[in-house]
Amino acid sequence: MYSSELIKGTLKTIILKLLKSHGKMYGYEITQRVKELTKNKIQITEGALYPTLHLLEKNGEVETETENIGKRVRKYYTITPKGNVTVDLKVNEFMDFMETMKFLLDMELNSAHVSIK
Amino acid sequence: MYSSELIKGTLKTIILKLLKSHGKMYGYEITQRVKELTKNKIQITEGALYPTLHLLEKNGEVETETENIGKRVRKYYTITPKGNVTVDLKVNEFMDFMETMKFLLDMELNSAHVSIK
DNA sequence: TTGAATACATAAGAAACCTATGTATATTTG
DNA sequence: CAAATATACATAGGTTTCTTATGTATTCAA
Repeated sequence: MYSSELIKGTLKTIILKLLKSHGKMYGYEITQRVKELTKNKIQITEGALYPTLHLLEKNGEVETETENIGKRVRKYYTITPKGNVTVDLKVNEFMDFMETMKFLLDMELNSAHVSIK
Repeated sequence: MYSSELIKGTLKTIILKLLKSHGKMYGYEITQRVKELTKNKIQITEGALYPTLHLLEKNGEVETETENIGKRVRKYYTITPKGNVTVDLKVNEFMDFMETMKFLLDMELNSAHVSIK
């Protein structure tokens, strides 16, 4: 598990990307898939997931359809064309950000330049 | 400039890493160096910087010394041994996180698996 | 039958940042 | 030389984004 501050700001990107590459998914399924894909390193909490999904729906980036599984209602999410535009932008921005951070954090990793005079 | 949510959670890491590889620096200098190194893509605001520096000092991860430049006081920050331990942990964690995110966001980038039947 | 897993949802609070404001000195430019 | 910009610190108030806690309800395994 990563320290929670790291994940901040990536949740929307992760959800939209999953919906883009995997197609129709429901909330609980998203948490399990992320947990599985990241070998338990990222675990999306329900308190973060559902408000985010509702926000994405409100913004027209995902659409929902409900399905009855026995007596239980399951809510499926699908990415919209608008969501597809957003996810590409967000993924590209994050990739760019990673390059920048790698440059910042890789430089002089061993502080070899500190010469002892 | 990246959307502000992305930078969240990386500020301490960036500051400590800079202090480790560059040595003694003062607050304003840190903002300028980061701005320069990232070609304006990351601009640390003063409202984020100073409280973070004060927190790092409180935690014993940096030390300060003041210097008089003309009539103005400049506050220099130096990383401590404890800070050096922290920065290595944080940099490693972020590198690991980037690998995980790259895996999540790279997969099926073009959604080529979505076959039209 | 009871605990764990599945499945949704929201409220309250914490963390980490941004905006705005304040103070003051130093430098550049018209 | 006045005004704008840059340097340099600091803090208060507000926003965003997440975590923790709680609630409801069904399904499945021990």
